[in-house]
Amino acid sequence: MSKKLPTRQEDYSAWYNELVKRAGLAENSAVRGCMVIKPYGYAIWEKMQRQLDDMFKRTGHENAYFPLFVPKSLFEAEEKNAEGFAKECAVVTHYRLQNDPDRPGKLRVDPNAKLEEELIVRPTSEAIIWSTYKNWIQSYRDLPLLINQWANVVRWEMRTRLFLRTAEFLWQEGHTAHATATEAVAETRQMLDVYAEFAEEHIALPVVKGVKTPNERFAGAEDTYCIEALMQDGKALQAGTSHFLGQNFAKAFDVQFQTKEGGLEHVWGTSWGVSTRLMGALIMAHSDDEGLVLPPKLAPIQVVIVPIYKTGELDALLERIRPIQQGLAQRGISVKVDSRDTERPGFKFAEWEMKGVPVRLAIGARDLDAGTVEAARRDTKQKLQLPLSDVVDSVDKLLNDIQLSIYNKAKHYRDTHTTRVDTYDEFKAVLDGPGGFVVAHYDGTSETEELIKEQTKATVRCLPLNEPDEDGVCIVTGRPSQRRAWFARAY
RNA sequence: CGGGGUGUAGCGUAGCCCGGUAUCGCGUCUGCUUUGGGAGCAGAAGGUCGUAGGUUCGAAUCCUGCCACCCCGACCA
Repeated sequence: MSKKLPTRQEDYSAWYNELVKRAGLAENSAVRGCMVIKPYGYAIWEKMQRQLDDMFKRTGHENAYFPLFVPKSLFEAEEKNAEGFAKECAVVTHYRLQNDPDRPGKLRVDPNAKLEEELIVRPTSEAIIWSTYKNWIQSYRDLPLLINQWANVVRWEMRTRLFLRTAEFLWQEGHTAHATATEAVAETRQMLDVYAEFAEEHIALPVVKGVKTPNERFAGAEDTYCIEALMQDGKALQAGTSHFLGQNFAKAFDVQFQTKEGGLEHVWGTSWGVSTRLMGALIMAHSDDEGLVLPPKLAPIQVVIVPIYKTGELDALLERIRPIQQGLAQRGISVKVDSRDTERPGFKFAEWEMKGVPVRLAIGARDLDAGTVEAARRDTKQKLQLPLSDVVDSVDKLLNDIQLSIYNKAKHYRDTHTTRVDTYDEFKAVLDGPGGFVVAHYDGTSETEELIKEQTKATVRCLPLNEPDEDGVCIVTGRPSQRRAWFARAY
């Protein structure tokens, strides 16, 4: 195996795949389309989870857990939802294996152990959850019901890519029920804001908040809101969605409540989710040809200390390093001292760069005697001498700088790859040139959207919430348009 | 599911056309020397050649079935 990664320039896709494996984030498993998330990758996911979970709790949500399996009769209750997911469901039909009489030592499915009703492995949990909510909700006093669950789901995708699209993935799904449409819409928008804040503050990933067109809407939703991000190859990635479900699921599962006034009404629903796909976004947005670049807020290890020493001097040096290590830890900075005696410094430098640790301190007796340490920041590769006297403050500040700096870099890339166009020719030229978001008028019909997708592979990513109304004409049909949409080729 | 391709050590591979002792690199292990940007030398371990059958004195190599994976398409919130 070559020491260097393929570059983004020569093969973006190979760069991504190699990076995910070499940084120890995930690998393909023995199961088609399913990945093994390795400890270092899972540590990043755990940091995402912890932060998001805090944000959910702060907005009044509680966690619960619902079954992996959904009886087919429940699954099919909300027709649009069922239809939307039907083609990618794993289905359990039997419950027992037996020895195969024809092939000694092998097992086969016991033909007598067929389930009376097939079980669908959840591709999303609306069905099982709403069938439960029917029992939980009787009165306006039971509302709003604000539940989240951390779970795995299965969608039998034809083509998979580590983190970006896998047959099984981890996510959270919030499912809420409300007395009024207004409240439910407010919840939908609130959670979109939570996602956007998380993406920008923690992943350092600038996102556009918007609403999906009917073509791209979640199956069973009245409206789908989303955050869209731009990757370094000019393709967009949907990073999170929040759905206003109207009364669709309440009606399908007969979830009604008595109002204060004594009436009987269906509740209003929302659902919202982000998945391990955020890992893909994180990787593709910031990393470079040397490996992963992690925002300090999500880095499992924020500072790695590499001791520089000669044979026999390691223990003595580690003693001198300890106060620095403890000082950083007391500041709440996660620090690792790479005291492996089996690898040389150059190897360690390269390895921690591959793993995206934001700050590296190389410390030898020479530095300590001079009252300095050498710091290297991962994002810019810049090296600087920090005075030993205030190393904790300096590193703390450095981590904040890095968090901000990689956000600004991603924002600059996004802004310089967002192009307003007024003709279809310009539209195509941008897509085939720099790529990125293309902001254009179109007539708002599904037909035009389909046509554009067929001809250019670009889809409407969203109608941004903050995009002002503006009269114009559709770049394809010339019909009037009141608003620009954001298009892009997407993952 | 359609078209194309590939299965050889932990990983990446040569050998296959034209049958005859299993090739090389990385990694791993041991020892010594090294250690401020991916160390050097010496030695060692590691293989049902995807799987089942066939042809043959003899199969990684030829033939057939099966399985798995990859790429392109279809599919994709």
